[in-house]
Amino acid sequence: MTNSAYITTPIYYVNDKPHIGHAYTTTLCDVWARAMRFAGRDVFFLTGTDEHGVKVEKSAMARGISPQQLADENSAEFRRVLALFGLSNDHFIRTTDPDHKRQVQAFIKRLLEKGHIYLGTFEGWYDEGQEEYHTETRAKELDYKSPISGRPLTRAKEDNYYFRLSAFQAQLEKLFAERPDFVRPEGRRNEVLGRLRDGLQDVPVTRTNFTWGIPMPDAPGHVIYVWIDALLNYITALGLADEKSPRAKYWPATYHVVGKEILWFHAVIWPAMLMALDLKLPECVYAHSFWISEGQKMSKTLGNFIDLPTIERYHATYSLDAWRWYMITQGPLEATDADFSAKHFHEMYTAELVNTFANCASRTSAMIGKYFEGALPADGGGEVTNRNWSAICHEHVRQTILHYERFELRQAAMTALALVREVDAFINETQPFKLAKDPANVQTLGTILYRCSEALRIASCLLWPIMPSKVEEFWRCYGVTCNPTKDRLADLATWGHLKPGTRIEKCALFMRVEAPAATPTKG
RNA sequence: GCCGAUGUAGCUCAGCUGGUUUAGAGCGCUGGAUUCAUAACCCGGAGGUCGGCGGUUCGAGUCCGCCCAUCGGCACCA
Repeated sequence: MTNSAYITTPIYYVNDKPHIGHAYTTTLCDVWARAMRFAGRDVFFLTGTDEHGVKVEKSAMARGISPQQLADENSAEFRRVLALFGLSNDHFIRTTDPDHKRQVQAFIKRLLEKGHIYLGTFEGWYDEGQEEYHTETRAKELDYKSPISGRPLTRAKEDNYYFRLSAFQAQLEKLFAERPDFVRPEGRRNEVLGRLRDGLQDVPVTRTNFTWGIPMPDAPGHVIYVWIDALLNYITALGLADEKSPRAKYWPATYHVVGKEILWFHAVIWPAMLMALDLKLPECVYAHSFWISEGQKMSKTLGNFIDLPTIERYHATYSLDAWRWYMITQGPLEATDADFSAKHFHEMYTAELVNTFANCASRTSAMIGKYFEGALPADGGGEVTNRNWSAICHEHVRQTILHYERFELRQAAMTALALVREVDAFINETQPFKLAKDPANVQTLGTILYRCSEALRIASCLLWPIMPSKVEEFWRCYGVTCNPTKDRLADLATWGHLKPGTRIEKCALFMRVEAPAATPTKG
């Protein structure tokens, strides 16, 4: 494994309003990026906006502004919103960046020269009002009439450039056979394999029915199709079209994290393009599923997306880190959708964050305050209930880091939290609050509380990628000096870093919140 | 329609290649114990014909078939 690592979100379409989907994908990547930096890897975390295409052109026209103006506004809105989620992306790419456009043209030229792109003719059923084509089956369904205007579809023809996707059938099959982890989770991989078996058709790479896009080199009237433009962002951001780029070392991507709806582009078209360009393939395309809301599918037509104001209410009530915790531990990372429910959110918040992490930090710090006047006691050595803390921590650290690496973020969270539960169990077994009644026990009492604090400190390091601000608050209470951008998790997570005598303050991380009303989301 | 799943306690799910038991975990609910802690931690309890039917087998949530139900992919959407 190389030391550099590269993780990407899809670039977000500026014609959309930011919602839970954008927040979720980006948060997943953020947690992984933070964990890997903390683990000592040189991480490049990329997100951005996709700004071309007919939809943007139309929306802009409807508002009487230029497409560029619309893109500028909405891209800025995405940047503003993403900042609300405490994200640590290293770069924000825009497909309207001159540097991106220049490189896209260079890559397309390369593909043309190598014969992977050719000029062909497209003929199909055209809806003149909507300026779009329908497939043969769709046209038949529509009875060859426009679904909007009701006017008959016309038979139309246009010259388009095509990418010879069909030529990569065998290579793609080989890729999927040799690298079972190329597409994850497994259920998604099977879907792609199924479609792959049906055979591949060449895909258009240019359009002539709109102008808001990157011009096809030497082909007036042709604009590069938004999908091709968008996919290339992953390598233009690294400057891969240029001879020497300082970021080139990050390629290939460790993870392209995408929503399941755009898996095909990333799992098939994108690798084929990279093969055609003689570039290395990403290690993994990870396709998560969707959030549904209170048992109901979210859709544009229903307009019931968990939108920004809703998300902001959760931040205000429970804190940003609690939101991140819910995203990571309850989100649709596997092949099935996950339900976002106010009740469930509240229950998990209370059970895991208030009653477990915060409570354990609170009771430990309280006892140190009460019995040792807030100064961390020393470990007096010796066995207490036969519990080998150093080994227990080592094992939890090892497993948590492994889970983070593999993008098993929920398991990483659960393993880290399990260490906190170990501390609770230890307190219940040893009952320091009873030992405290007899001054003769002071050394054992100190030993117990030192070990609780130290194990909590290690657990907190493991939790940091998910809940950075709350963990930093914990560190302030427990006198921990830690810099996750410089320090190595594996070093910090070894036993015995806390110094006896350190001031420990009473720690209250997650406040108890009143249960939400029965129907909470609309507001 | 075509392909693919899934169906186990109120909820979310573990149960790998069939034979450790009276089928488990977390959350929720409920009884108790306790007080270091944010009425938290701890112990106990209730509750499931493991979707239905049939088959293979000495023996099946665990394999096979059929049926029912739910969901996903095949068109834009994180």
